[in-house]
Amino acid sequence: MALDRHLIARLPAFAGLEGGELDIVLARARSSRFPKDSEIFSQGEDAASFFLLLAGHIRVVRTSPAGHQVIARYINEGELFGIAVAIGRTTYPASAVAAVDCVVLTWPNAAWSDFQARMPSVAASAYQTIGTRLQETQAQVMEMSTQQVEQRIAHALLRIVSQSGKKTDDGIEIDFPITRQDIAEMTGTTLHTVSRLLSAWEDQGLVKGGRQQVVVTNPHGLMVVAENRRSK
Amino acid sequence: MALDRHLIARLPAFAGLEGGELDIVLARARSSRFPKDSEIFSQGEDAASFFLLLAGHIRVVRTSPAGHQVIARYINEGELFGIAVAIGRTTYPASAVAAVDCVVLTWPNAAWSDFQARMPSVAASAYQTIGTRLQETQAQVMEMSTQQVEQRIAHALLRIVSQSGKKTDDGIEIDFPITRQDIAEMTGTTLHTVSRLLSAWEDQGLVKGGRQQVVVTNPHGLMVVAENRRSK
DNA sequence: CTGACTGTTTGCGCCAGCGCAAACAGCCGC
DNA sequence: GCGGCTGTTTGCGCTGGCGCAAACAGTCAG
Repeated sequence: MALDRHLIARLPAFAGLEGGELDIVLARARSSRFPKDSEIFSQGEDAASFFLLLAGHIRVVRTSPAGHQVIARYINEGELFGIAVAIGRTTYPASAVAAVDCVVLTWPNAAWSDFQARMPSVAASAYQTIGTRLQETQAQVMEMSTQQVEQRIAHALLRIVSQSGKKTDDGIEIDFPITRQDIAEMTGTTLHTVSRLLSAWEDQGLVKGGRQQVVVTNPHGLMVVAENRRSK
Repeated sequence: MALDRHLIARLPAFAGLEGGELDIVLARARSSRFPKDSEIFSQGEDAASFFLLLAGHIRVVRTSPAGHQVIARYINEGELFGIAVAIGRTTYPASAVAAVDCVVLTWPNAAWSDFQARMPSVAASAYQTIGTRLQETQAQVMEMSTQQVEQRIAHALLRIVSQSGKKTDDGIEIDFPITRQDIAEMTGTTLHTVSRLLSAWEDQGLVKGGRQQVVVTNPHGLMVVAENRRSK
C-alpha cells in the first residue's frame, strides 16, 4: 500500500518539495493508527524514530520524578513531533499520547540525515518548529511568573481554541476531549480552581462547559479576562 | 588584528574542525567588548547577527508587554547565543545584557548558511544547544508547576553554581554579580521572598550572602532542601 | 569624608488559590 | 436498566508567599 503524495504535499514541513521528493519522503515512512489514549512514544525511551501527525490530536506529557504530570503542548494535524534526532537527543524528553484516534507517519532516525542532506528545506522547517516551541515555552514561563491563574487559564483556552478550534453555532469548540484536569496540568494549577473559574465564566456567558469539552462562546470577552493585568 | 584560532579551538561548538576551518570561521567574526550592564542585543530588534561569548557572563532577559522582566537564562563562556537565524527567526525573542564585562564574537547572519553548508558539525552543535535550552525551559515550566518557591530557588542556585561556580575556601561562589531581584526574576517570585529564604539558609549554614553575591557553603544541604517534595 | 544611590533585610497584614471532602452527573459495560 | 466509573462541581478552612513600608548597609562619585 503506497502512500499518496497528496497526503503531505500541502503540509508546511514539506512545502516546496517536488513530487519526486515527496515520494522519496513517503517511501521511508510508515503510516499507523493509534487509538485514543495510547502512547506513541514514552518519556525516557530510546528515540529511534520521528513522527508526523496526519490526523487527530496528541498530548505531549512530561512526568516529574515525583510523579507529577505536566502537559507541555498539544500537537496539531500536520505537525512534526518526537524529532529528538534533530536536536541530537537519544531519548524522548516527554511522552506523546493520542488525545483522540490518530493517524501518524513514522520515519526511522536514519532517514533524518538523508532528508537533511537532500532536502534541506525539510530540516529547516523542523528547526523552525523547534524554535517556535522554545519561544512558546519561554512565553509560558513568563506567563507563569507574572500572571494570575485566571489569566493563565484564559490564555491557554484561547491558544488551544485558535489552534484547534471548531466553529459551532454556540461558539468555538475545542475539537478534542479535554478535561479540567488537563487544563490544570497545562497551566500549573488544580482541577478545582479550573472548574471554579470555568463555572464562573459560564455564568458570565464567556464559555460553555461539558464533560471533557469546552466551548468558547465569547472569545472577545475571554480575551479581556486574559489581558486584565494584575493591579500594579 | 587577526584572531587566534586557539581562542575557539577548545569550544564544543567548533569541536572537530581543522585549523583551516577554524580560520575560516574566525575570518568572518568580529570581536568586541561589552562593558557590564550594556546590551548586546535587544528584544524585538531585527536579528542581523549571531554571537559567541568568549569571556564573561550574559543575562538573557525577556520583558512582557506589561513591563515585567524575567531572566530566561545565563549564558556561560564558550556558548553560542542570539542564534535566531538558526531557527528562522527574524527578530531576537529576548534581550542579552552583559552581567560583567564581556568579550563577544559576532558573525553576520549570512555566515550561518555558509557554516551550515561547509561545516555541518557547527550547525549540529547549535541545534543541540537549542534543543538543550528547550528541554531546560520545559523543565523550568514543570518546576514552576509542581514545586514550592523554596525548592525552585534552591534548584536555581544549584544550577547556576554548577554552571558558573567558582570554588573558594568558604564554598562555591557564583562568579558574577547577581542580585536577589535577579534570583527572583529567574524563579518567578519576589526579591522579598528570596531575601527571606537566603537569610534563613544563611542561619542554617547552607549559603552565605553578600551584596550582589551568593556563596553556597553546603551544596549537599541545599540539595536536600531542593528535593524535599511537597507533603503528598 | 560626605552624600546619594543601589541593593538588602525585616515586620506585618492579607488574600488567591490550594488541600480536603463530599456530593453529583454523564457515560459505558453488562 | 443497573451499577460502577470517571469526570465535575462546590463548600470550607488554611497558609504560602505577596504587597507594602520602613529601616538598614555597602559602594561609589566628587
